[in-house]
Amino acid sequence: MERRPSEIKKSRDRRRSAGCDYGIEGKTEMKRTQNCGELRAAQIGKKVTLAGWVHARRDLGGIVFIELRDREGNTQLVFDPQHNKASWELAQSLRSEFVIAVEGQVRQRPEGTINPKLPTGEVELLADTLEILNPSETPPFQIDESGGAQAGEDLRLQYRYLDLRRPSMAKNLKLRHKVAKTARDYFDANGFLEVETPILFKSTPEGAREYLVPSRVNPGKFFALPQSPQQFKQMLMVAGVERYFQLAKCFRDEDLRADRQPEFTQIDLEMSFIDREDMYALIEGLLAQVWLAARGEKIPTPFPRMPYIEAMERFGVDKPDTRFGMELVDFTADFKESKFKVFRSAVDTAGGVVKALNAKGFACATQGQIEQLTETAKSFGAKGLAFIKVEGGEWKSPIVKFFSDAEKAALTSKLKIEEGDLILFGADQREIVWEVLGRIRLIVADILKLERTGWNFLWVVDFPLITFDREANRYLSTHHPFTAAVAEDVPLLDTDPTKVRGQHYDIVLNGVELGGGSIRIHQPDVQKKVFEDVLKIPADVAQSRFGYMLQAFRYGAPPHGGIALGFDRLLAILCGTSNIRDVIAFPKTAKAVDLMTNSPAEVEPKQLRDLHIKLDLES
RNA sequence: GGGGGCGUAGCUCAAUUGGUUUAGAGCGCUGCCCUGUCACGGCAGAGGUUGCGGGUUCGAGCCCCGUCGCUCCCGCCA
Repeated sequence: MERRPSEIKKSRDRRRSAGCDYGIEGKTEMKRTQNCGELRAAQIGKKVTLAGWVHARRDLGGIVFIELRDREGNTQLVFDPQHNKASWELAQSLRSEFVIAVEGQVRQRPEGTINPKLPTGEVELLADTLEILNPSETPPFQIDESGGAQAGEDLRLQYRYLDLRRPSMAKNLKLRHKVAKTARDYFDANGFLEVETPILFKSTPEGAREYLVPSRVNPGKFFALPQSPQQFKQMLMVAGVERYFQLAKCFRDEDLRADRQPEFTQIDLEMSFIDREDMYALIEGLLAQVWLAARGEKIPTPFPRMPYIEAMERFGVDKPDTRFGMELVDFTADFKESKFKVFRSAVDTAGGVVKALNAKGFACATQGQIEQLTETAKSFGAKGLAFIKVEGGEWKSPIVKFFSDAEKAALTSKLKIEEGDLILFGADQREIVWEVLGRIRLIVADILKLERTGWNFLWVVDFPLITFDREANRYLSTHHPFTAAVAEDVPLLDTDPTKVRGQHYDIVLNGVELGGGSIRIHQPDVQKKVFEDVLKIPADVAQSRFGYMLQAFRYGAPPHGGIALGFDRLLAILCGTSNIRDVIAFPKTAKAVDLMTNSPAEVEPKQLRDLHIKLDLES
């Protein structure tokens, strides 16, 4: 709410009469000697100068306390009329977020007034001189964890420069810097060169939708912002760089999520003359360094590895959260002869499976919760969600009457069924069952508030090189078309391509995909074969899109491989937030809008004319 | 593109089944008082187009339709 003019005048007069000089810009004799987080008992008696923002004002009438905040912490200032009348009078006019500089003497706080909640709480600064460097309007939300953290996110984004003053946000920025620095030092120590790759790149319609940039000097032609520096980093290997890394900005014009922004940062790297084992060791070393620097924790290496198919069979996802059990158990063989038609027909269909998981202690699920789980199951393609509640020594379920004793025995032993358990079933094509039970597992874990602590790093390996895409009715690369096949599977490329495993690896932490990469194809004939014979990209299209790569590979491309880690996601995990926006200084909203600068925005007609662009906003 | 949630004072929220006050509270803000506070305290006060537009009704913050914004999810996206 805006203030009425008379009030504004009044408050200005108040500030003026209190001695705030608006006439001199940035001219001050006072230079800070310390930050607001470092004063301790050892400095008692010392004359220091602090500068910062007024965090809190406690005016007791005779004596005025100001809590001064800067990046490093808070220090209490004392303005005492008996010590210095002029600065005490000026201190009356201080308000939240005024920027001030103060000179004074560090002194021990009197008996009983030590504040153990403040690192600097043993001492205070008795102010001699006060200079108001800049007044502040009343901020739209309070710059602390009780105000800012609870303010609506749109408000925080609009006033991002205030939100970032909050200690918890400042902490995230600092941690981001620290992790970036740690990564750079680590790569430097391991012989990597940081090389910048172009932001103005070529459109590569495979994969994510791209941001396009029109070229003024080439009418009708466009750059695209890179989804990742993939092709450049491979070219750097051909260029003999051998070890490249970059904190690379990437862009994707897709719909946003809590963990997805239109522009984001990857720790991107590529190495020549290596195999998968080298990559695992390198990244394990990196993450160990990062965890040590960011959290002071030692994480055990090497990380466990799990084949893709095992991840899917046991957890229903290719990025399993292994911090808790509730694994999927297969009963396809046990229900081969079942009288229960739903299970029987699933088993009888090619590719059909019956799987179940035991939601331990969830027999108390309400009708509503069961219905909600069923709805979830249906939304992922299941026809329904069969369940058994184990309550009062009884199996309560509409389907249990169809089960034979042998089937019941199999369930009991494999699922370790006990009183109070809830058994949930999936019976369908195995991909559907994986997805449904994989999602249900996570939802139930949330409902039951299962304890999920620790850092479960995991390499997921042996992904299929290509997957059949039902929508497009053709084979697509699981990772990307530059991924090399596992050597022993190469002969299958012609006969049974879906059986071919790629030399692709994902690094997963606590159910979050941190990153992924692969050993690449470096032989031009193999790459051409993948484009044209396996992925069925027409030769002319492959040529125009990737021709330069195929050509480059003909000039002695070294064997190479790489990986990219989601830097923002990594930071979110380290900062303990599920919201990627909390670790990005200036993020965009779910509609890809920057609320602080109000972009994107319209441009001048002349700009469009220069770019040979006509708008058609009707369609 | 689809589905869910939210939108009331500067901020966070309340407001019984659609029906008595002038739409309330806490924080913040303004003024006065207060010399050891640190969530300072006390007294007084200002502050509202209930996101916006339409409709139903004797009567709408509440119901309906549309629209805008924020958010979560699906699709999409490594």
